[in-house]
Amino acid sequence: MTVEPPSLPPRPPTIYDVAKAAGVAASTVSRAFSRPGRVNAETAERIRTAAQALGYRTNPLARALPTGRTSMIAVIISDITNPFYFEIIRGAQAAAAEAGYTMLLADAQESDVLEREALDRAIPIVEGIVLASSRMSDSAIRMTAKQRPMIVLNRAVADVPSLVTDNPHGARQAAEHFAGLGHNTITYVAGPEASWADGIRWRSLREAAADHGLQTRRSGPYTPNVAGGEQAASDLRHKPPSAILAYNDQLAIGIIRGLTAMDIVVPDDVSIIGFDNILAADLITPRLTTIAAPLHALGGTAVHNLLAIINGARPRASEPMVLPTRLVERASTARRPRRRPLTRTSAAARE
Amino acid sequence: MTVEPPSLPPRPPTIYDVAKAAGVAASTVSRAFSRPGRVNAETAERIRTAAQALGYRTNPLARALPTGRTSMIAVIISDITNPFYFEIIRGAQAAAAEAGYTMLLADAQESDVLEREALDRAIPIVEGIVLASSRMSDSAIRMTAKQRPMIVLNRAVADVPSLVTDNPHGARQAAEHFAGLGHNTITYVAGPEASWADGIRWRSLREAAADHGLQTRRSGPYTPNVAGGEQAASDLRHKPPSAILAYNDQLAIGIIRGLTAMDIVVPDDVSIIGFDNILAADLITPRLTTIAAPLHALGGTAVHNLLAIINGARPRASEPMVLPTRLVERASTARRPRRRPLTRTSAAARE
DNA sequence: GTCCCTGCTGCAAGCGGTTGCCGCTTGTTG
DNA sequence: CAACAAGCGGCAACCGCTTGCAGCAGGGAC
Repeated sequence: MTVEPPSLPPRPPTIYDVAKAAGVAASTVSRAFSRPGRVNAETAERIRTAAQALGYRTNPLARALPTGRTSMIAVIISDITNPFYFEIIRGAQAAAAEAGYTMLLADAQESDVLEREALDRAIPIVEGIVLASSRMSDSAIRMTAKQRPMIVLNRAVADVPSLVTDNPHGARQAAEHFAGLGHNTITYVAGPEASWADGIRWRSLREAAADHGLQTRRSGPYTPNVAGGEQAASDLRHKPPSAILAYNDQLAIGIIRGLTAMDIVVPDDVSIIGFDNILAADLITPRLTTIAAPLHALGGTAVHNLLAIINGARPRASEPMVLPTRLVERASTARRPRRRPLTRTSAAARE
Repeated sequence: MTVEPPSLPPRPPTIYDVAKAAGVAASTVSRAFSRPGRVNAETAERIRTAAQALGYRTNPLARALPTGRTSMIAVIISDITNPFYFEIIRGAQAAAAEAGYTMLLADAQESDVLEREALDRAIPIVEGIVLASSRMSDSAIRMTAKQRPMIVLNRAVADVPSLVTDNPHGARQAAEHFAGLGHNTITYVAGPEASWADGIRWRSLREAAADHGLQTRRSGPYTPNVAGGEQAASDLRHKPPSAILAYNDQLAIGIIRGLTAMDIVVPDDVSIIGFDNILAADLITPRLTTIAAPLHALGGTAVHNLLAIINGARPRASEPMVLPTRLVERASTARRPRRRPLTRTSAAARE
């Protein structure tokens, strides 16, 4: 009779432990869990009971090795501090969790190098990828899309399934809103030149404005955050336009803050519309009128479609999927002032 | 001579492919990568070259199976839409990436059930866990902490390594700031009762206030978001206090909005301080004075320490680690008005 | 009663790495 | 020159689960 060594680290039970307890072979245990109906009902029941008693949980790593099914997807984001993504992330997370998938989040910090690294780390362990606002080239994206099912967010890449918001329609809504308020010139404050969304927003605005007989100007590019907006406000100070459409809400918020600091009143002197409807748009004073993107749905739809592709659906890679926009009217837009909007000096003189 | 079937899915190369190419055994290839020095320098070089040529990348799944080292950690967050976490996430992500670890983010959506599920899904595949503002019981946390290295954030749990901000000091800073502005009563607007941070903030405020001869009141609990703050403002409308310390910035922002809507002026009539210094604190009008938590460092430190524990460091589970707070003075606090702050009706009468 | 088919279970070979142990080469030592 | 140690590479057994294939028993058909 030998003394059992104390089983130091109680390793989690495996299918073999369950098999022994239930008096069957390991393969039967495996099938009992992954192939319902393939195993006799009462045998299955016996196995299930034994597993329960032992606290068995199937090891996803071990399962993944032979099958490749890791039940994980990656969501890669160009800049996780951008509030634009918060709801997207949540929508994605919810959709993934519902399907029993685990989400791997990676932040590229606006660097294509870091993006590549994150991608390389993720690819071997995930079944699919959501690439949000990638900073990589189209061809690099197409390349990696060959290795794993992928959905590109906020960008249209030929031959890769893409999901975007209806930027043209959004820009048109903004133009119409401004037109309805009597403005006759719209200044577009641009975001990063590398941004696909920036390009399409500007082009669409021009077309829509022309249709309504409005002029357009363009200012920028600016880094799309609050500081960038303050910079833009400063640049525009000598000749503040009456109507501004900003590349995104952060920029718009920065512009409002910059103008306010110069005693230029929004919306009395200058009307501003942003893009995206991030949370802070509703917190700033005055509350920001904006073109809302269905952020939660964007994340959810991306993951949903990705999972569909993983499960064998034929992706529609030719045309990007488009989600609708909505004009959220708040307090940063008003009728065009009769006189030209005030410059800093005339505003100061008014006091 | 047989016709090779077209190798349909070009499976990624394995150590066996590399071994064949380099003319060595697979085990040598394995060692060449994971055990530097164990293999002859030029052999290693040859292997490295062959691997390079084939585009070999070691499969983390396969590596993880025998070793258990997955190079992944999980970060589980009670509510990912809470802006409080944004910088924490980023700090955590950065620290993880730097150490070559992949971060798995999960949102518990304020539900202990979902938190458990996320945990159960994560545990088998990660080497460690950061649990932020858990909604589970202390004993449940201790239980899971036995299964994997773990760090608890924003909460002190006995016997589990914890990381918190210096709430007592923060509350004291707020009390002193109010005292210096001539206020003699501080109203604390409370967050969720289940919140560990809420309890300690309130207790610390009371002590600090007593030390400066100030009175304290307490209002709440409220759900800690903007809507909750607006509710609080509404509840306080009949007798607005002169100084308010809110459980967190979101609540403070809601209070400011609520009061402003009632024509009560912040900071002229009421001074407000928040907690956390989230991004929006700097966006609202007036800009919010707040007790800043080092959010980025919080996330970074948590991951850093977690990795240390994973690598064999003895965790200090007895006392929670504490990160300092800082008073960020902005525009939501001012000297106490001579008369009692205006109620809604008197404010209306003033016009 | 024999044969075949069907339904269920077990065997064993992987999936792609890791690692304890053994054996072969060298170089060193007495 | 024999004995020995150190350095290096290979063999083979895992890690926990999946799955093609084979074996076996029971039921129905002939």
